[in-house]
Amino acid sequence: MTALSDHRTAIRPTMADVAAEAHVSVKTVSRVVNHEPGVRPDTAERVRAVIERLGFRRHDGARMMRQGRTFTIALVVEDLANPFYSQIGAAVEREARIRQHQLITASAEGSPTRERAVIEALVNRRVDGIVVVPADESASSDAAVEASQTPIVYMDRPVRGAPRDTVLSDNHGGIRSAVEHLVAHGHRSIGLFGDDPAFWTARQRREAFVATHQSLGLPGSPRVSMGPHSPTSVRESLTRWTQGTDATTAVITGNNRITIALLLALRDLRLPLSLVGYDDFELADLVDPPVTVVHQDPAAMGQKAAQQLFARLLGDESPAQTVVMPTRLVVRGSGLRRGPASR
Amino acid sequence: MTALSDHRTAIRPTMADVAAEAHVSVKTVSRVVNHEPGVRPDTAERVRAVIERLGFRRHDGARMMRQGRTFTIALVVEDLANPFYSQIGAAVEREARIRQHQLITASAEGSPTRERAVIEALVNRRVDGIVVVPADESASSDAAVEASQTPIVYMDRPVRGAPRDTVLSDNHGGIRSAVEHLVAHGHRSIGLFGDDPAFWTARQRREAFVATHQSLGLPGSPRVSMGPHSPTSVRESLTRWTQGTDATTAVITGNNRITIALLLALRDLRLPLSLVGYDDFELADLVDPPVTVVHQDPAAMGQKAAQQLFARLLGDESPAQTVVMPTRLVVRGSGLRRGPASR
DNA sequence: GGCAGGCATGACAGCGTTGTCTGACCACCG
DNA sequence: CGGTGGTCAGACAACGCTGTCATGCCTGCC
Repeated sequence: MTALSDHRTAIRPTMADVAAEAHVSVKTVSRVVNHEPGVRPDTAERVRAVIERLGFRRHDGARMMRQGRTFTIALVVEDLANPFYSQIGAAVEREARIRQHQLITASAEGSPTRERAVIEALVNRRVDGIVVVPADESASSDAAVEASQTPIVYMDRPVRGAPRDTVLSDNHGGIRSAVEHLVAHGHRSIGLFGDDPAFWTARQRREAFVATHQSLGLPGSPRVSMGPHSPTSVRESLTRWTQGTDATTAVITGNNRITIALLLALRDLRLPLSLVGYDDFELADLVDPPVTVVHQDPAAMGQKAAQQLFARLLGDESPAQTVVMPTRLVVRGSGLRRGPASR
Repeated sequence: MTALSDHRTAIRPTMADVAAEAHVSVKTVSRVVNHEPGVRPDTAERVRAVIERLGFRRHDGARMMRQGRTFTIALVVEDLANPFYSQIGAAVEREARIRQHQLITASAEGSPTRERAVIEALVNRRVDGIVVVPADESASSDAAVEASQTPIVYMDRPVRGAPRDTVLSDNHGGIRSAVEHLVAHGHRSIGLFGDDPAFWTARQRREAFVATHQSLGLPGSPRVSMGPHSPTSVRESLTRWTQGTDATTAVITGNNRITIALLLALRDLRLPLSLVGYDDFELADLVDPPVTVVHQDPAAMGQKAAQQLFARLLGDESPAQTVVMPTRLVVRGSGLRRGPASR
């Protein structure tokens, strides 16, 4: 009589326990907990007192199940420790939090297989939506995922197959601004150290580099070295490029890691080389000279992606949209022309 | 007759749908889905075929509810974009993933109130356990949380109240190694730039600094300037400290941000100052001279915390444990004695 | 032929909540 | 005094799954 679930009461009280204790029905407890109208103030007060006394907490799992939504979104990236992704994560989490949702983060470690498994698990949990930085261009367009109506927004890289909302960075514009900056400072022979062409973004940046090179009518054929790169591999190309009459006077590095590899290589080589790095990095202005970079805004991208996702959750049925986020050239000095005599 | 939930079938098939289609009971479908024994191979095959055809996915929410566990753990930190926390996040996620659990990450933005709200929401979700880097020393020891039997592991900072598993970094040892390193290189007048004493770790490091100062019998009273710090505030103290006969010749910076502030200040000041920074940072060896640091290993800490949490989930009932993770002095050059003539 | 014992399968309840519907009660009005 | 309408409260089912228990069938053995 005292409780519907005597032994469990000690563990974790349910609405039934509260109801029994307060001599009301379970439904009335539910109404009080959810601030629904139609409960007399004194009844509500009595229920609240019992809730307090028993330490009752609503079981959101049961609630979700009943309501068919989980108030959860997920973020799937390659590696959470990577600042690019963690900034995205922070932004997405923020958007989720202000909408009373929670965020599940998962790393796929760059493996399409793992990514598929992770997404499937998320779909099985019935997360309300997913933001994915896809491991490869075909990875997630899995039949199962397609079939599940779970809204997905892709980031940073597009995915083939059924069109989905996608948030990209303006790789082309970023590279163009870098090249133009260097040209404006008198450089004519510019090299590119790109990342592994397995990455879509790396290919994009290479294409943009070549295209800009041509559209600006720069002499010679564009010098490009695609990664993966180490300080050693960078040094090798550099020594080759800086010989002869058309010596390279400036380089663009295709991402963060390569920028660092280049800086390490430069420290030994002591070449009068100008530089624009793709991706901003924390200490860019502590290096000597401070490094001019193409700044992408991962936080803004993450925010945008989350916002797009939530629009879908709220019923937006418009056709899938691709947003290209602008980049910004942050001029710090390393892009200036430096004669051998300087410094 | 064809299905228990006709209209919903189009949306998302359930075991009941599969069962009806395969002419078996729901329980048999369950058995097949979960690879339980006791199903004839041909029956299983038939069920699998239907599952495939309908695109059935088990609803994990329902499963969790039935089983009373969510296969979910949570991580609560101040700011996911901060590398220290994101490295922890990556490590915790990894431990969770290899145990078939998922990770909910939440930022409390340094506010104890928000932290409490976040944790309460997680408890309501019945996450199986929580790793928390607490915003303050009393924050999470909330009655509600205490009452919920949810296992919690604290990281980086201890929390007053009922003892809980805690993973700390060896602040004392880290500072001591830094001071000893500087002393070994001939420094006698060493200053500390600590963070805001509101942070437990900042206070710890200050205490350790003072204690080491005394135990090594260094002359004079220890010079300490607690934060928050900016390049300006650092420069101010520096100019004061480096005058007179007992001029400070080396400083220790209490964390990452302060190290950077100091480097910025030094760039203008051009003082022959030695430095050991607390916390490693990405480009520490690209700065000139490369910065010697006390390295904490956030990934190892996160891993340890997650492992401790999972031990509890597996039924470990031993008394709460506090683990202190070692730090490591990474010598890169900035700690060496530098006369005014050098460079 | 009868029965023990094993195997394959199913019926049913229940996890904790909420949506729907029904009902009790009271006040007010013509 | 009967009818209308509003307010508060409860009964019940359902969300989709799994644990427990029951059932039916077949095999093998005495």
